[in-house]
Amino acid sequence: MPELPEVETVRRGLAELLPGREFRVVRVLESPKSFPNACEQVEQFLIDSKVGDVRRRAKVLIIDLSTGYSLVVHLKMTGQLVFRGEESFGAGHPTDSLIGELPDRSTRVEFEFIDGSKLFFNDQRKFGWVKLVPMAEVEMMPFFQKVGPEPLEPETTATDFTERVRRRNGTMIKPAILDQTVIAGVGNIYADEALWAAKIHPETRVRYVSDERLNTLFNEIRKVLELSIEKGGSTDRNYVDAEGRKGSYLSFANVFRRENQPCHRHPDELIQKLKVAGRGTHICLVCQPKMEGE
DNA sequence: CACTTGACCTGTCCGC
DNA sequence: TGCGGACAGGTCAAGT
Repeated sequence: MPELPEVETVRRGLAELLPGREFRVVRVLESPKSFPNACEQVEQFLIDSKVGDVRRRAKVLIIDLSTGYSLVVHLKMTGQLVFRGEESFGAGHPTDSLIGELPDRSTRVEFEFIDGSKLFFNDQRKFGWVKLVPMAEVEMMPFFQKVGPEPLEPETTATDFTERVRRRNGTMIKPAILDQTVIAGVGNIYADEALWAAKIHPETRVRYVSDERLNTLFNEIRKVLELSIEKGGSTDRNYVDAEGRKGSYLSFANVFRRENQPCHRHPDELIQKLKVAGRGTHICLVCQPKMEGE
C-alpha cells in the first residue's frame, strides 16, 4: 500500500484540489467497513462544510473541514483517493489518469461537491477506512497516541531514531523499522530499499547493529523517502495519486521487486527474495551479508 | 512485557 | 481451462 511517499503525494495533490470546495452529497457504498461511523447525521454533517487544510501524519491523511471536524483517511494496502473535476464527466476524459470511469467496483465512498467535482475513496481489499472526527480529537486517536516521529521532519534526529529502535533490541531490524511506533511512515518497499542502502541484512537482530550503522540507516530512510516523493511514489499494483496517475519510484528501486536481477553494486550478484517476519523481502547477499553473533 | 503470528478482504498469478 | 494455494505495499488482536 501507500507508504509515506505515496500518502504524501496524495496529500500534495489534494491540497491543490480540495480546499474551499463545499460538500453537496456523500454516498457511502460500503458501510460500516469503509466508513465505520457513517450514518445519516454524519452525512448530513458533512454537507454544508467546506474543505480546509489537507494534512498527513505517518501514513494517515487528515482533511480538515470548516465545521471543526476532520475526515481522517487510512488507505492501508489498496486505498485510493481520486479527485475528478466537473470537466472529467461527460465528454472529456481525465488526461493521464490510470483509473477509468468512476465510481467503479472498488469505490467505497463518493463525495460530491457543489461545483460538481467529486472525490472517490476506492479500496479493493476494504482494509482502509474514512472516519469523521472532531479536529481536536484526531491526535487522541489510538494510532496517533503511539505513532513514532516523522522521519522527514528536521527536528527528528538520528539519535531519536536510534533510541527508539533500541527498544526493539530483541527483534530483527526489518520488523523494527516497519513498527510505526518506532518511526512513522516506513513500509515494506522502503524498508528493503533503506536496508540495502545501509548494507544491513534484514534479519540482523537490532542488538547486533551498531549505533553508527543505525545512524546510516536513518539517513538512508530519509533519502529513499525523499527520492520517492520526488518520483511521485511507487506503483506496484493499485497505488495512484489524487489525479489517478502512477508513481515512478520503482524504476529507480535497487532491490524491491528486483528478484533475480543484478545488484546495482555487484552486477554478478542477483537480488534474492526471502520472507522475513512474514513479509516479502529483497536483498543482495554480498551487500547485506548475514551477521554473525547469534 | 516483548515478540510473533494470524486475521482482516479481494484479486491475481502460478503450478498441477 | 479449472482449481487450489500463495501472495500482495498495513495494522491490530490474540497467542506464546
